Amino acid sequence: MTNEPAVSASNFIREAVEEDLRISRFDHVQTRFPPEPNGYLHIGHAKAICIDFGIAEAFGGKCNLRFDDTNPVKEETEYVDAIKEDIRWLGYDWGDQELFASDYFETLYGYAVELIKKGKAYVDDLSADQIKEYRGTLTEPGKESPYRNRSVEENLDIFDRMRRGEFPEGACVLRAKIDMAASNINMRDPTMYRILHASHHRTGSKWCIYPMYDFAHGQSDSMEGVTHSLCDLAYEDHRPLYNWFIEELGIFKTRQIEFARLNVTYTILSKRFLKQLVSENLVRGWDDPRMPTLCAMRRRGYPAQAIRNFIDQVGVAKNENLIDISLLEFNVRNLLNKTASRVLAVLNPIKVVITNYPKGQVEELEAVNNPEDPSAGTRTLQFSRELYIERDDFREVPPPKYFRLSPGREVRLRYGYIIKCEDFVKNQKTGEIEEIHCTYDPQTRGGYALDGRKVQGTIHWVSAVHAVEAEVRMYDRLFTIQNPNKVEEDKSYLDYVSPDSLKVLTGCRVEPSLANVKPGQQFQFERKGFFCVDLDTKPGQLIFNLTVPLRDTWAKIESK
RNA sequence: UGGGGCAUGGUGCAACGGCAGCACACCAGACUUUGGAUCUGAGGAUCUUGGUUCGAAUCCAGGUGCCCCAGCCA
Repeated sequence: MTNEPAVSASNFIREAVEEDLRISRFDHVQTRFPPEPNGYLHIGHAKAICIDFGIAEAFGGKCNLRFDDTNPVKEETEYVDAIKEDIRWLGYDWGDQELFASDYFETLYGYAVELIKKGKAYVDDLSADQIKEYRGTLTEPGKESPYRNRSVEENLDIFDRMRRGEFPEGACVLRAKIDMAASNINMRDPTMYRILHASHHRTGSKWCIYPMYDFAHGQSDSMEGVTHSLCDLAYEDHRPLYNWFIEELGIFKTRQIEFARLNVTYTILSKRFLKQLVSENLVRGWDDPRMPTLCAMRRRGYPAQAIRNFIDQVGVAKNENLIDISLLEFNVRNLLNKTASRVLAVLNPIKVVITNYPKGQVEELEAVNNPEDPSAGTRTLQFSRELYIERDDFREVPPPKYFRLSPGREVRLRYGYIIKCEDFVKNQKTGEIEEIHCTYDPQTRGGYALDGRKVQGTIHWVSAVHAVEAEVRMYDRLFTIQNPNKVEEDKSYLDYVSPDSLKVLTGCRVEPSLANVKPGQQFQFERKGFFCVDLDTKPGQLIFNLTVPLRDTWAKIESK
């Protein structure tokens, strides 16, 4: 792999794996990433992916991609394809090990029969409600189902008929016979199979009984020779059951290790909630750049490597965590700073007329493409009498420490000239500044003050006649509070969706070198931020996404 | 009130009986033709109470707090 490793630092999982190898519990390392194809991957999955593939890679092992597709009513091929694309984009490769739990349905069925024969599983005719009732509570033991002691023959017969479709959904389930008084509720005769007369995205109508997660996951791991099954802390309570099935079946013993899932400030990483944002049109889709999904981050211009670096820095532990989104943004900036070409783009234009500049004259000026990377070369900028600058870069009454343009003051136009504001036109009704009149100093071509005079401010600009129009989509955090997962009792995370998360700017003016860019291309709009060309861009209709803004020291000063 | 898990600066992660360190964030300064980047510096943490020890974030005991578990979801 050519990418830098994610999860490079030592952590408790690496230590555990090292120990397993040292004591010869295993002589190699095999992991797996097991998504359920019922939604799109998000930044939380990225952590799991980096850990699963990263651990394998670190120990010279392999990582399988296995779709955990045991619930046909929720799963779709569309998601399978999207998930594969996202993992590949992150930079990981599962070789030919693209596997599906549904490929194991026949084997799993055989395992179930085996357990029935051992007297370790039975068909229960209790209704879902009754099973729930019989399960007991967190503090009281459950009680045994009246069907718990059916004969092996009867169980075998009914289970076979379940498979053949003789019963409607909910009529019965196959349960493991463990211990209804177990302190761990997962051990109170968990359901192994349920009846679902649903078409499966891969097996079609071949099956009408489907294994539950607990009866599918561990055995799938085992069949694949997975040595280390790394998963969410949520499955800690399931480990005894995971081990129980493997033990009773006498199959290859894998080791499950759990780690804390990722949480990020100002965002939500629950599939259910993300689905809701999409279905209620609070965002424009799964790949809306405000979403924490990988496809959204890709569309927004977050480099995959930046995400991997972020995951690496987040670390791996068992503590519940809430990572500051600024760490992700730092990584995005850090990477883009080295790679993105600089361009001049005016997001909120106001016209500047250089009154002493000859009408009709056009000069060509040289601009550096990337000060961080001399090999990126230079390009040419057109300068003329009428320009656009950023509305923010002019103040009729400049506040203290404001270095930009204001009446009587000088400012440098990047790569251009030093200009002085002589006058401005104000709409008397609205109070809006409509035009600024300046003079330029012809001795300062390129922006150099040969007389040594100090000009504090440098602003960006475009030539009015040469500039190209564009739409720019400015994104901000989707939620107004740090942790939308924890809200006041009578509130929902939906109450905290930010009304300002998307601002569409039209009539922006960008330098002409951007006229023919392609979706996905990334740039730094100087002094503004990193932007990328959106998928919606068509010939003659430029659309940019704000990837991440530049740090804005002035905004900080001004807000004080 | 059952079971499982976790407690280190604002947020994360390290330190594995021997000077509590790193990153992000925050603050101050230098530099600057991006108020970007870069550079320098500062502040700020071991949940609590006991015990073991020459020495405890680390080991032991008791408290406290937080998270997860009662799907025919994964």
